[in-house]
Amino acid sequence: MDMKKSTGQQTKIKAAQSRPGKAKSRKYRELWKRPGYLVRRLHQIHVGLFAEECGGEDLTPVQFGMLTVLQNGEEMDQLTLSTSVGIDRTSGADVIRRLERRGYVTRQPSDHDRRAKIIRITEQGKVCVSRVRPMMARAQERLIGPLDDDEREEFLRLIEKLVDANNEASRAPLGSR
Amino acid sequence: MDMKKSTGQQTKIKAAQSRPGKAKSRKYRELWKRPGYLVRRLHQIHVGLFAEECGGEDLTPVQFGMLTVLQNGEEMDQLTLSTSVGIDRTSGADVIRRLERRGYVTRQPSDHDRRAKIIRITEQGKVCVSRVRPMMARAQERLIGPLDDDEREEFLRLIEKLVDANNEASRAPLGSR
DNA sequence: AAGAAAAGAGAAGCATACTCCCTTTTAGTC
DNA sequence: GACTAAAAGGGAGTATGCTTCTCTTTTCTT
Repeated sequence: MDMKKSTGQQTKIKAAQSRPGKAKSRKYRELWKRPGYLVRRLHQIHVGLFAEECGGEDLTPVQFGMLTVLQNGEEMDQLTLSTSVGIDRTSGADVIRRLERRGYVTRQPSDHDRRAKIIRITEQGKVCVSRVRPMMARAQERLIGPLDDDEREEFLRLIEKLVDANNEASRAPLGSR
Repeated sequence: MDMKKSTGQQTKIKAAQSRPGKAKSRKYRELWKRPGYLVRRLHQIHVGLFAEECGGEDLTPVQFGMLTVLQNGEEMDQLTLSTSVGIDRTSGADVIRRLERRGYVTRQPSDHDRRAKIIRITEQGKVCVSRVRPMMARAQERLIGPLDDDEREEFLRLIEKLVDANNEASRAPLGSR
């Protein structure tokens, strides 16, 4: 993992973005005005902040997300767990494998359905969640820290709207399940 | 690459996000209210939309970003190019290698500085940019499509503010260069 | 009851994006 | 002029996230 120390990197990135404020702005001509670019950068920043706040914990946002889902909602198969944190099953399986390796979850074949692997959080995993939760919260605070209260609320409303609506937009015509 | 067909996946993700609207909302208790989670999902969605719009073009947002930077600003060494699209030099080198493999850029050692590799866009690369630009624009439009004009403007203002400010926040104390 | 469809998982492959460590080269200092 | 610090790049290693193909098991339909 080791995603600490994104600091020096960010510095240089900033320096190179001179944002020339050019004329002739055909809609998305400049990279730094493209919504997609800004979203990618902000995601990058969040991963960096999360790692920074998590110090030596060596836990990523997705890993922590899985653990919190497991702590709220008992046991689950891999697919359910993966989709509930918003990644596909293959990626999810990788993440779960890493969590298992570190003793945070167990992975046992289900009794009723021998295709499924049932994932459960361990004591160690629960301890980890309590330890890391405040760090996660600090990372979130720092991410949206530059906005005042009104702006924060508005930003969250808008981004939630985008995530929800695009989820629909990129849906297969047949509807889900 | 092959990132088309994120469609079926999104479907399932939505289904699993029942958003229980629970009580006891200690600030970032629910995964789907965490700013970081929303940013990650929106980034995911953008990559998906970009791939969808790009059809068989098999070009990613970062690759396209590099090509547009090169088309605007002549030649550059790898580091400058990488930081100007907002990734670190190692990742940048990987991306550049792929672009070179496909004949979109050339990579030659500099005369003045034998450490540096100078990257130039090829004719093929330029053609590719013109071909893909409208697809990119459509992906951007779809990403923020769910918002009306006022919301769009506000969203872009806020996310830009976040990216800029956090760039500072995660900066090494010494300032850049 | 048999066959088709779907669901859960795994493996392989690729792209993005970091880390740390190493080499070469350049530039600056004494 | 020699020494050192910095810059540019490369390689190894890891995590995320996707794709497609394959396998087994379950469930649904006829």
